[in-house]
Formats: sequence, C-alpha cells, structure tokens
Amino acid sequence: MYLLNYYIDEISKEIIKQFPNIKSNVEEISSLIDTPKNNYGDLAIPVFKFAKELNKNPNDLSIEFQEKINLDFCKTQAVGPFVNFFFEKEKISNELLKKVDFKFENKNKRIIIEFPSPNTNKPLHIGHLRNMLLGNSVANVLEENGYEVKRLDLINDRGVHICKSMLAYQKWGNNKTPESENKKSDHFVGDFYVKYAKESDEDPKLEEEVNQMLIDWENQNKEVIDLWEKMNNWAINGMNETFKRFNIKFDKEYRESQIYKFGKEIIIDAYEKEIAYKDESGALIINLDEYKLPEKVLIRSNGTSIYVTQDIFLCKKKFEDFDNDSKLEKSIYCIGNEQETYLQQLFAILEKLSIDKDKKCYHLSYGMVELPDGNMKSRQGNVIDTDNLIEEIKEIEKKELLQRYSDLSSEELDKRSETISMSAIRFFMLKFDAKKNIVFDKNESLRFDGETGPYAQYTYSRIRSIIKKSEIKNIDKIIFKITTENDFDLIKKLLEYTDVIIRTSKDYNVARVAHYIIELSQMINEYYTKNKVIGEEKNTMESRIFLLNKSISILKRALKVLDIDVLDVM
RNA sequence: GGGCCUGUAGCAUAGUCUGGAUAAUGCGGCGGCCUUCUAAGCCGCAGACCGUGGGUUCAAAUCCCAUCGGGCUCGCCA
Repeated sequence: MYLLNYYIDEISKEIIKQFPNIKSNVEEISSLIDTPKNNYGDLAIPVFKFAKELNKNPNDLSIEFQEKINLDFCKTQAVGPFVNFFFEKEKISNELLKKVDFKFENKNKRIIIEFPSPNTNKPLHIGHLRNMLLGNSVANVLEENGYEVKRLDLINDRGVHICKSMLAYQKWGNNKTPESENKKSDHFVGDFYVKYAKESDEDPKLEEEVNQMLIDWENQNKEVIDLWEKMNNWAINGMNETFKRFNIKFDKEYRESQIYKFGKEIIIDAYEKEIAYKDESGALIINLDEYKLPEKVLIRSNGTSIYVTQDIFLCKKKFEDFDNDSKLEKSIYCIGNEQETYLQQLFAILEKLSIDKDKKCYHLSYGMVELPDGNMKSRQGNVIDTDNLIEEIKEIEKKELLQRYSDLSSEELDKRSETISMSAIRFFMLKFDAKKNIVFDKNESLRFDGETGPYAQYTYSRIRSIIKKSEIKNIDKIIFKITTENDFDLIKKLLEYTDVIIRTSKDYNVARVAHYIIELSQMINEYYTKNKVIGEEKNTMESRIFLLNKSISILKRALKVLDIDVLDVM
C-alpha cells in the first residue's frame, strides 16, 4: 500500500530494532508486510522467514513480536505464525484522510498509444468499441499517473477492402449520398461493403474489378481517386462523430495512404547490411530464429511492399514525431490478440534494425468480442454496430427513467439516459480482463444493476443527494472524527486508489479500475445504509458528510479514468 | 505439429505477477427491508474436488512439469 508506506517502514524499523539478529533490511521486511483480507488487522506479517533465521518456532516468535513491538500508531497482536497490526484509528485517521487526496507528480515522460486504427470501409462495431475504450482508458490511467500521453490513430484508408465498398457504390450507388438517404455517413459506406460481399458471392468477376480498381487507385486515376476521397470522407466523418460521442480525441492521425509507399529504403538498407536476405523468388525476408519467431517477408518477390514495410516506417516516424526530446517511455499499440505473432515479429524486426533499441514498443493485446452465435463477420453484416447499440440502450434507459420519474423534461430525459447508457456500455466493455474474449449478449450484457456503471453512478448520486439535504457548507473545513466502525474501512479503501493507478500504469489492466469502482461503491452503499447522516447529532453528521464527500471524490476520479460521467440526480 | 492466451459455484468474473490465515463479487435461486437521507439500493441463506495428474514448499487457485478442453496464430493479407 503506497500511501501506508510510512507506517509499514516504521514497523519494519521497529522489528529490526527489537530483533537485531534478523538479517533482512527495512525494505525487505516492508515487502513482507501486507494488508490482510479479513479482520486479521490493518497490516500483517508472517514470521516464517524470521523463525528460520533465528531458529525459533514461528508461533513462539510471533508472540515475541507481540510483546516487543510497541508503536504509538498501532497495536500488535500475534495469531499463530502471523503478527497483525491494528491501527490506533482515532489517532491516525485524520492523517490518513489527508493522504487520500494524493496527486501524482508530473513524470516528465511521454507515452504514445495507437488505437483504434479502423478501416474506412465500414462503421465501428463493438470490436472497435472494445479497442477504443481500452486504449483511451489506458491513456487516462497514464495521464492520472503523471505521464504526458499522446493518442494516435492510424487510419487504414487504402487497400483492397476499401475498394470493395467503392466498387459497390460505383455500380449501385446511383449518386446517392448519406444526406439524400438520411444515413450516418460511415453507415452509408458500410452498406456498400456488405452489398459488395453479397454480390461477389454470385459474381466472382467482381473480384477482378476490385483488383483493377486498386491498381487504378495506385496510378492516381482521377475518377477512382475522387470516388475514394468522397467515400473516405464519409467514412471518417461518421467515425469522428462516434469518437466525439465517446469523448475520444486524437493528438495525431496517420493515414495509411500517405505512408504505405515508405519503408522500402529501410528494408533494402537492411538487406545490404545482411540483416535481411533474398530468397530464390526474390522476396526480402528477415530471419527471427533468435527471437523464436517465424521469419517474415518484408518485401514481396515482385518488389512491392507489404503492411509490415510501412509499419516499420511508421514506427520510425512516431519516434521522430514524439521522441525528439528523448522523453518517450513507451509506444503502445492497442491491437487485438489475433495480431500477436505479427506484432512480436514487428517489434523484433524494429530491434534488429536498431529503430527500437530500447524496446519501447508494446502490444496492448485484447481478446475478441464474440456474439452468442459466434464471431462477428463484417462482410456478412453479422455485427453489432456501436452507434446502433448506444441508441438501443438509450431507449431502454429512457423507459427505466420514465418509470421512476414520469414528469422528466425531454431535455433532462435525454441527458440522463445518455450519461447512464454510456456508463453501462463503457463499464461492461472494460470490466473484463482485456486478454479474455467476451461474449456480448445484448440481453445479458447491458444491465443497470449489479456490477455496472450505473450502480456506481447511483452510489454517487445518492451521496450527492445526502450532502445537498444536509445543507452543510465548507465541507473541507470540517474536523473529522471517527463515528462508527465502518469509517476506518472506508478510509482504507480510499487509500487503495493510488495503488490501483500505480499498478494499472504498469500492466495496463484497466479492469482493475473497474473492480475498484465496484468495491468502493459497495462500501459507500453499505456505509450510508448502516449509518444515517441527516438528523444525527451535528458533529456526527459533519464527520460523515466529510467522509462521504471524500469517498465520492475518489469514486468520481476513478470513474473519470474510464470516462464515465456522474450525475447529481439519477 | 510449433508458439501465445485461457479453464475458479448453475452462469459471468476477481484473486495468479509478488505463495500465507475462512477463495471474493455480480447475475440467477430462496428469504427479508420502502411511515426517516432515491429499492438502479441494503441485509441474510444455499451454492466451489480453483480442468486433471504429479512436483517444489512449513504453506499452492497462485510457482514448476506433464496432460486434457476452449480461443488466436504460424514467410510474400491488412
């Protein structure tokens, strides 16, 4: 527990003082001190290690600990081979509450993170949604921890799949526009992608036409380029609306169409330095045996570049763009786990080419979003679309709200249902370990009770309501005194927030934040149902308001990391 | 066949990195709580050979080995 380090170290020092024969130093002893689960104490340490060193029975030694260790801020108690420490709650609760507001210092380090890097042939589905919520939340965590974070998007705006929707529009579009059809523009484009898929099943010749279109595109054929620009703008503008709704802003956008030609020189240079070799077909290949990875073709036998060629270039460019002051600590790629091998290869190549000598590149991998009847297939239209999904949940939420408040203004109804439904979907997408596949069942997945975003929002609103009714002003000036046994447990939970951020900044496991939010909400809910606030004696009421106010400020901070907004009234 | 990920109550998950005391939470089930701060809530009960087998250890859901089931992936797709 980071914010308890002072006390942990004090205990360690005292142990060394009382037991000079113990060989471990303060740091080593501190690392053994833990915050035990049940009611074993506020801090605890097992004595096995010391028992061995001192050649004593652990159960006897722990009793010796109990007798010898005397600290003013805690009581010592032996239980079997464990020594438990119970804080003198009245003495240190105010001190601890001051620590709750801990803010991380600016680290003077930068981290870049790339997501969700969509193709411009279809709208964003819930697979993209998982990607962008994950990427943005990781970025938020790192910012909270004091990093400068840059959000990057690589728009995959060229290639055969883009030409598919273009060809379908050329053939069956009849010069319709998103405006004329009153459709969100990326959906308009996506419909032609699905149309192509259907038609090409019947007519295999379409594939040749698509390939020809790609060649025409590369040759800058004006008609094709015009069509491409028109449809790309539709796709990108539509996606930007969705990003905006999710409060996602990019610091820089790269476009594949602008970089896909680059990278060849780097490969050829590597070939000349014998880092890559040419096989009998003429393809340039890099061997990655030393990384226990399959070898990778870098340039095709016909001399054209492939995706990895430009990816190598892009990495170099990112370093140029964001590491000219040597402040870059990490370059994170938020990409699905089906690309794991590819990214391992890419990173190995970047290291061999001395582009990423310090291993700054990191693959933030995540599992697939599956539907109850199997994987999503964009070309078959078997997908859950992000925009449609939000609207659907929002409608359900509106009904929920009207059941509770039949007289809500339509404005207020819209605002609340938007905030609550966004919280439900955000929380659901983030509460699972990113590595794991999730099955998205509309009926089961999106709830408003239990371990959900709305549950945490509800907690927040309840406390806001209590604070308002208490009519207490200048809450910060209240001198807090413990009024119940629940107080201290809640304070300890608030202190955990810092650890959650520290740990998540290291392993990028944002689900930890979600679980913390639930645990904290549960404790707050338990607190106010057990301990009344309004109507209590003045000092009791003020102390409880003080503590609850601190609690929801941490709750709000944690929710903010997941980009979940709170409501004063829910 | 090789590599990576994964397996915990009926279901969905946390805990595994860094071994520690009674394996935690939600949904579902059963039973309570709206004449005092919003029932999107709270309280209680039932429900777990932690995939299986071995090993290391005073101590294993956690570490090691093997094995079985599921997912992803493996030189010119992006």
